[in-house]
Amino acid sequence: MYKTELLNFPQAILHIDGDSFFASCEVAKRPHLKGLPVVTGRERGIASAMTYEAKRMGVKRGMSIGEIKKICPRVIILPSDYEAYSLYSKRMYEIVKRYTPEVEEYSIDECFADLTGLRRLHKCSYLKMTERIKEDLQKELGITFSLGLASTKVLAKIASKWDKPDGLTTISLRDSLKFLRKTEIEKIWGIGQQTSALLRKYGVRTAYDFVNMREGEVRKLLSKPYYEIWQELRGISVYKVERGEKDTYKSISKTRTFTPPSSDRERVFAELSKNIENACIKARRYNLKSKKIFLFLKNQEFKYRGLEIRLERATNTPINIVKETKKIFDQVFDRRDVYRATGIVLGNLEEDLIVQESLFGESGKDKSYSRIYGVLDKIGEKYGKHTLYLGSSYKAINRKQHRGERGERAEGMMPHFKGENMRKRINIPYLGEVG
DNA sequence: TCTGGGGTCCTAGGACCC
DNA sequence: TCTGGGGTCCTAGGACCC
Repeated sequence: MYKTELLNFPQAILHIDGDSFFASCEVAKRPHLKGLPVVTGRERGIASAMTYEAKRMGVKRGMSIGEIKKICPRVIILPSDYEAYSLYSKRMYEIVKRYTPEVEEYSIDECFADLTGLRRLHKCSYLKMTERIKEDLQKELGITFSLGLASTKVLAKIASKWDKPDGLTTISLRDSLKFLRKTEIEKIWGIGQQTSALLRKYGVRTAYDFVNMREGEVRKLLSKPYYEIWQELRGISVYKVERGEKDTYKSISKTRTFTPPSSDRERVFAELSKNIENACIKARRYNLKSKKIFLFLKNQEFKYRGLEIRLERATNTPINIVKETKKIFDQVFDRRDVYRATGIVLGNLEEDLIVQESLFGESGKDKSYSRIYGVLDKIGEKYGKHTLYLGSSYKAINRKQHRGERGERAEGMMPHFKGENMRKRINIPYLGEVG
């Protein structure tokens, strides 16, 4: 067994995890749903999150609406409302930031906070601080959270998972072994199936076994991230809490599965075109552009076929990308195949300097495109995405309307229109030519 | 057990140069 | 021309996360 001379909390790292977050947000939005089995994910026809009441009835992630209704007739199935969830998420961060500026916004329903050195300021112990944060979150958001307090991020993750929902678990170094013994190797944050399988071959089944491996063994058998996890489990903090909000990306991707699967070339191309438009909308929002674009089709057997496009100049204008895509589409598309999804990844993102008015190096065409898209984005914000779209996306966007899937969008997305008017889509002919 | 849609980081290996 | 050594950069692919 390893020995440690470290004190109880050389660092106080807190991990906070929202319980069934999406479903909890829905209940917080509409308190009369409290105590009922609520499931989100209606727009995709499968459960994405569910309240504990639904879980108790046997509802699981990925279950179809039909199945859910069978085992839980009283269930309330709602479409996902990501805008609401990210609002709750922001409020969660804000509450935690009242205690420490060192907050890492890890995901929509999770964050880390570094409380180290704040006992004097708050005149209380780390545990007390954690209890207060938990209380504030619940009181102000109407959602329960599970919190884990430990001296490293990996241990804090184990702690927050320990008692769910509505839990608070502390793992001090003194009694960490007790927790590690009961933690299976695949439950450790950062250790997945592949690595677990490998470790099990060497007789390592729990976090306790792992932590007792010799340093040399770990380094020989595994790569750097796992050596870091090994240290974290031993209470040596190597992963810092990265404060600040996410304001940029290294890549942006958009994928969509469509039903029914299709061999219609035009239709599949339209799906891809729609994904290109969506990815570009996001790229423009974050002021990014790409010159390395990867696109792919996924067939019924879940096989991917993809190609990379390299542009001379980086772009976030779908017209440019769609044009290039047209040229190479038949290299990936096979008439005999049946496709279920398309996707695009914008890689090697760089900052788009257009906003700063430094337009040198841009052709006149690019300049006018970016002006057009500046306007288009404003229209999109006001009236909803795809109020205006490329002709090449027509077959992907238009069919939705006929099948009545609209109207399930988040409330507030299209504030100024009601009824049929907002369903009308305007196709711009001169943009449409590209498609 | 894979349902689906976003992401990130690391490593090995090749190209190229001295 | 061969042998050997060393460094950098880029890319593809793997693994993992929510």
